[in-house]
Amino acid sequence: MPRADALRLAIEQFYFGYRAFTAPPDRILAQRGLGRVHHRILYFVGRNQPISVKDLLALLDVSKQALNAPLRQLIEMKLIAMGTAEHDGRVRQLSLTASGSKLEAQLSGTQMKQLQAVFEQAGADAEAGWHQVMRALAEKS
Amino acid sequence: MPRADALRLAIEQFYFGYRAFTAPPDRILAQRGLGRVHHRILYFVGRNQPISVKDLLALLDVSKQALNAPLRQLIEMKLIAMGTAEHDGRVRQLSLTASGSKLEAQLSGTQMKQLQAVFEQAGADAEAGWHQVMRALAEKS
DNA sequence: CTATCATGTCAACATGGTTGACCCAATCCA
DNA sequence: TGGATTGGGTCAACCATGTTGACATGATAG
Repeated sequence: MPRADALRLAIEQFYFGYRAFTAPPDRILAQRGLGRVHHRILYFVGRNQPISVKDLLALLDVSKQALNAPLRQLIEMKLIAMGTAEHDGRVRQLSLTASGSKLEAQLSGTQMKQLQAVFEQAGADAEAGWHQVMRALAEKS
Repeated sequence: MPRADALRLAIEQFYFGYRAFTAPPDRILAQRGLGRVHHRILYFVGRNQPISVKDLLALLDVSKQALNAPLRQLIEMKLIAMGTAEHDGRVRQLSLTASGSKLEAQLSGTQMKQLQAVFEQAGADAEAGWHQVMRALAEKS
């Protein structure tokens, strides 16, 4: 197979792979009337607990106006708690509540299961290669 | 590293990797007032030339109303040509025009370059592994 | 005391998607 | 032949997600 064809195939696999990867959590979220944004917020808050609004914005790479509505929604649903930092009364500390953790675990859980299944099927070498490629890709941005 | 942490890391890498992957074509498209939809249309028409509207819809997995506007736009811009099938007067045959091919090549080209760079850096084994994982993932959908 | 910072909020807008309803023309089939 | 199905197109209402610009407020830094 010519090099160009292999690369074209890679584009396609990337597209379909990502689509398959994001579908299951989307379905769970839809049942609660939430969207992919909410998932990203829950995820990043969970992994960077506690995190300031500013830092969260930088991670998500969206405007504060875009973050505001869904974040407020998550706070009202008691999935995320918002406190104030001790060292600086301006910055907010976002963290997951118990039920927020639970939902986040459920969402990420389906993706982890999915990845576990394909990694197992593909083998440890393939898994290591996948990681290498993804890391290199993310770093170039 | 515990298994769960490795899988969580994979989720994150997938997200950032995909984001980095889609950013360059998005920038090119934005200059022409086009979006990611247009790219997907150009790509799938290019790879399945000639393709019927119905088949394109199935590939993109969107409603026909969602496809209509951007497709019409691409036809008006003479990037895509629409003919009628000989064997069945109902079905349309979509294909890329010369300038459509050129744009598509430019868009996919940036992605291919990007992939080529990371594959080269990561090595042939990593590349093969990446493909294996992505294929397995896409098949499960 | 003033400037800067972190955050919040309002408004206007663009894009990309949905469902539902309805239309036409071509083809299939009984 | 005539009715049902199929491929395609279009209108309308709606929703989610994002943008930029402008402005407000309270806390901190110099």
